[in-house]
Amino acid sequence: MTQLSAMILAIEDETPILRFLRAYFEGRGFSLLEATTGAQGLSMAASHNPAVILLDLGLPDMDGLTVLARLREWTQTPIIILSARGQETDKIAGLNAGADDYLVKPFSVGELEARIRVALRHAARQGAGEEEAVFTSGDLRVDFAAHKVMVGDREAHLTPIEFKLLAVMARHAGKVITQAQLLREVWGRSATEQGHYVRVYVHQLRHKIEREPARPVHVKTETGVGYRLE
Amino acid sequence: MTQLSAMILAIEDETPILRFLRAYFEGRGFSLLEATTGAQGLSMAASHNPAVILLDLGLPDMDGLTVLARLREWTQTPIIILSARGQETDKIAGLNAGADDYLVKPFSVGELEARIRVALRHAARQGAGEEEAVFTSGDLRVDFAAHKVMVGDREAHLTPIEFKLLAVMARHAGKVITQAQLLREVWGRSATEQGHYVRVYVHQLRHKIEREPARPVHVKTETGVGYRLE
DNA sequence: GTGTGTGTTAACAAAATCCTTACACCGTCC
DNA sequence: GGACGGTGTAAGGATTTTGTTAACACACAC
Repeated sequence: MTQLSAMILAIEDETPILRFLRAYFEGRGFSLLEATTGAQGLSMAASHNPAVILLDLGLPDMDGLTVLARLREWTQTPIIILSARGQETDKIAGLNAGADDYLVKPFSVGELEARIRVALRHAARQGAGEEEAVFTSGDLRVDFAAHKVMVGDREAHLTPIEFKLLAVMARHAGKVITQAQLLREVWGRSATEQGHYVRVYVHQLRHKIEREPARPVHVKTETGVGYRLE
Repeated sequence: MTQLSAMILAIEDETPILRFLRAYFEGRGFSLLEATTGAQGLSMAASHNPAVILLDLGLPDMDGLTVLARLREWTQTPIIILSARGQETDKIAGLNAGADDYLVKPFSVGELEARIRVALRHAARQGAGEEEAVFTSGDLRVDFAAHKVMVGDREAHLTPIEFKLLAVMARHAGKVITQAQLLREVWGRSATEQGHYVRVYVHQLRHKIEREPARPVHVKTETGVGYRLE
């Protein structure tokens, strides 16, 4: 999904390798940031928040493991070490210091891509459960992931348009939304004339989520302006 | 923390390697389970719920990547491939098929331990996402590992596609899944047009797992949006 | 080869949703 | 009070989406 332009930060001082990485990853749905020193790498990691970090251990200004430790102080972004040193002890040290993977130069760039994808998979899985995606207000409960609306303990079945309408209002809960805005967001850019659509659907929506549709508690109307979800 | 006796499942047919692993990991805070065939590995993974799985690709009874795919149908336990084949294409295939790491034999056992620790770190960070090899809801029971579906106390025989369809929904139980998403996950990335596949199979599936297929309790449809497994 | 089970495809039926129209209501301003 | 702009209500046909069925293709086991 969002992998379409995953940002990779390469902290690497050898320009041939950088050029090589750039040639490979551009046009493959990745964008590549380059840092040639440890200090620059640290600051770019902080400012650009990349999805993955490729870290060369042989940097000119700092020890690679120090850079790693500094990064791990504040971020859990996947870090893949690229190193010329392939000794078992080097690998173990790197992995134990907080790296997620360790490739020995010269490495196959195809394998690197596969391992980056593994790292992105991990990151995606983590981030998954973070968004609550539930809106609550009084006896009204909207679960966006499940596409479910509860009124008290009774489920209200909404059609896609009704649901969208409610979702847009929920996103701006408490604020007034003009009919034009609702039209644009629910029916699309093209429909700017059909102002009455909104009235009709607000009516249906109220019938489904208000106890007394004639005296609405949730979807309030601001005459001359628009609607507001409390 | 729980690493004090992290359980490792080794699916590996070469007894010298098993002996070697056992010698190394015993007394280091790991306990080692051994399976010498793919089938045995699958069933032990389901019954013992190990923290990490080491998978040899050269098993006597099944293709290694098939074992991997079967595991990935229901579990996200870290899987580290151990293989004699070190070609780039082999590695890429394994990693893309859902493995978390790939070591080429002969490997250094110290490096393996470090990589296992990386895997455990990932799992620990995820934490909450408890995994079940069995999905239950009302009179419906889906055993992912055994590929079995029970309705009440009668077994429902599902075809591979029907099972996959159900498995995908079960993995997102309670949430709506779009037809496009189901198509992608069941039929593969290529089939994005054939929306009717889903309808036909949902129909067949309901006939097999619903008491009243015309009035489904489990597989609900959200018109205009997708389906949801309750 | 025959037969069984599965996957794929197309055609049609059924249901749900959407759009449209017509009209009632409720304030405000003249 | 009556006209007017904005809003609420109701209902039915058009359209889209989904359900259902059946025919065919293909593979595998016997």
